[in-house]
Amino acid sequence: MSQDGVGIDLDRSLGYLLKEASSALRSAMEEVLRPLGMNVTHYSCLELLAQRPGLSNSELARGAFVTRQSMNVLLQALERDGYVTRPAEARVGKVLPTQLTPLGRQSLERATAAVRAVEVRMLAGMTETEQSDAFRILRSMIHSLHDGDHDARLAPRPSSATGRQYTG
Amino acid sequence: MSQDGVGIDLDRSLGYLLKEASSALRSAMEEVLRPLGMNVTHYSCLELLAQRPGLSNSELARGAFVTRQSMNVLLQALERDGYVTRPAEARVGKVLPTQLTPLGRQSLERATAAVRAVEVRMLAGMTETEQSDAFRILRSMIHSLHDGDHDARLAPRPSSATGRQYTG
DNA sequence: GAACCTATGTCAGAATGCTGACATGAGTCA
DNA sequence: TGACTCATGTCAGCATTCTGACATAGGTTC
Repeated sequence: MSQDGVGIDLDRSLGYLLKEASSALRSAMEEVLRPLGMNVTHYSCLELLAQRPGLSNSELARGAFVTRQSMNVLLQALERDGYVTRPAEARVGKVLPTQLTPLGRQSLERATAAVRAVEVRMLAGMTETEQSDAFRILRSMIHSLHDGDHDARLAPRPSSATGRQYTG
Repeated sequence: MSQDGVGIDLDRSLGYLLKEASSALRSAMEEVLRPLGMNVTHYSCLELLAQRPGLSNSELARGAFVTRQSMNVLLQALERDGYVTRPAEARVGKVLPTQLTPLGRQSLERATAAVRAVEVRMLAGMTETEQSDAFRILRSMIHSLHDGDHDARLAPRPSSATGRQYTG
């Protein structure tokens, strides 16, 4: 189990544990979303639009932690199936603000309930203090990781940026 | 930003923050591993083998949080390129214990250094107490999520299981 | 031994997300 | 105005991972 000091001890690595937690959360979410015909990215997109109507494709991509190319494929499907609408032409620049349709809002409702249950389950057994500790600690990790980007720019960083949006 | 109480407030959701942190960590790792011709799963596989020589395909899959089918594809490539070896036939059952070759070990060394730097960067600014808090809290989340599996079995759960290994 | 269940390795096909690339619109600066 | 930079939307191709399915090995129970 433990090792000779050469590698990274996975049993003691916070990075590994973070990945494990995230994997468990994703599995749990996929499990409850599948019966609703959604995956996590799909749900994230709808939830983002419910809270911030008019987000653009690129903004949604950053919020869902995928590339804008991936989000574009998803948005085209959601638009085709009537869950969201986008203007045919941009009013300013190239940005196409996206809106949830009533159908999309209705679809989101059930998904939100399912996801909320998963999140409640995840937080079971944690005190208020632990939850706020978790919040602060995760924020610290994110901040530190972004700070050290090798190709860091001095440009203002959009909220919830991951760096991935620069790859496309 | 905030909303009317209907959805999940992403700005206050620990699940969303967990996903953001994991995404940031993955991005940072991919960034340093790409110049070495590796991705995160690739690296995880080698690191697991360094610490627990002789792991089977399925065990590696669980440890790297992918399906055994995905790990199988990766192992075939690693074997073809001379990073790992597997016996042609199983000595017992169908399990094929995998071993790192000297080439694989050498390849892993540089990757480990790169990944270690990322992890150190992630933990920058966190006290010892915060790190042990983070450890305990993440473990709690993982435990709670697994406990609530809808298709939970009473079978002994392998260490670091995610539930995903049951999908194939 | 037979029935049953679980786990494993593997093949095949599909879904999902990524990288690369291009054109375009807006802002900055000289 | 023109050059430059940056962000956006989008197309095309590729990489990775997943789901579904099958045969098989080991263990358990009767």
